[in-house]
Amino acid sequence: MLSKKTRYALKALVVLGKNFGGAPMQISKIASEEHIPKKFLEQILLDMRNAGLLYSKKGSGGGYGLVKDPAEIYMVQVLRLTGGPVALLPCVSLNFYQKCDECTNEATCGVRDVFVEVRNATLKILSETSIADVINREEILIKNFEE
Amino acid sequence: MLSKKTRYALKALVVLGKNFGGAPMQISKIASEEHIPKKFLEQILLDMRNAGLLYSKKGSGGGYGLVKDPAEIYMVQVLRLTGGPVALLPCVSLNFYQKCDECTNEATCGVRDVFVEVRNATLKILSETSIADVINREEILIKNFEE
DNA sequence: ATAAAAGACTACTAAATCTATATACTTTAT
DNA sequence: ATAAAGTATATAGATTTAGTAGTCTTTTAT
Repeated sequence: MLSKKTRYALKALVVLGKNFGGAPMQISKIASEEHIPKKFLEQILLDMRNAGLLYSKKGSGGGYGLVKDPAEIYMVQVLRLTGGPVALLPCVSLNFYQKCDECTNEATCGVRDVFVEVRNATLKILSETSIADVINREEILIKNFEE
Repeated sequence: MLSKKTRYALKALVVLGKNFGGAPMQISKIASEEHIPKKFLEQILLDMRNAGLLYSKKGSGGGYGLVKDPAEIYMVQVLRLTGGPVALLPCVSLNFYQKCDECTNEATCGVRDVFVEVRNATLKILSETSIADVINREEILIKNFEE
């Protein structure tokens, strides 16, 4: 499961994506719109700012905005940035690799082999889907929902 | 990430799969072979027995064995049985569904939509791969490894 | 110049979950 | 009868996650 941190980050980026090009958006606005605890969101946005994904502006009229076009921000980036595991086993993770202590020979582990496949399938989707894609999907969903 | 419980369960089932048709295998043997804490493994095997996946025999010469052919036990079953989440979001899980409290309209959530896709891809692999397949994979891996 | 707005940064706490261990009991083979 | 092996429940310890609190800094408006 993804952590709340990762979930909140994705939600916030979608909101900021919709706002791309406009004036910076305040944390409290994002927080109330998306039902995210404000103080928690502060930390998350800060992380993403420090990673270069967002810019921030202090003072009156300040807030957060996307640095890049939402079409260039991929979901996998957000997962990794917020520490979300893409792989289901540590020994299969590309960015957070860790040996399984119980395993004697990783190279011949059949369970691992299956989860490499799972990781590849997941990674394919998450590295092909951008925040802009998510926004597009939402528009389609809303259309279908209203019918 | 999968829990250790799930990982241990899968490992144990692979060992029991290799032993299918033979005499019951003792917990302590499985535990030492796979480097799993014995007492922890006891609980896990019990769970799987209560779920009808394993049989057990008490007393001298007792132990555990698979009830069904390893070709008929699918990885997804093991994940679900040991509480492992297949989905990356609670609102996307088929067997452990839970509403995301922050979400206002699930039906039009783009993030969710993407993770439905991820779940489907994962599920496809895990519900097509049996313990017997894992054992086969291991044989292939060993062959390639020895070359 | 000053006050208010808004983010930056650090620390901490509470809750949940996971992993593992301990203890006592039951069944079965010899 | 005894030893081997699983059954069952409780609990402890560790780790992670989620969330809160408080203070500091920067910027804008007046």
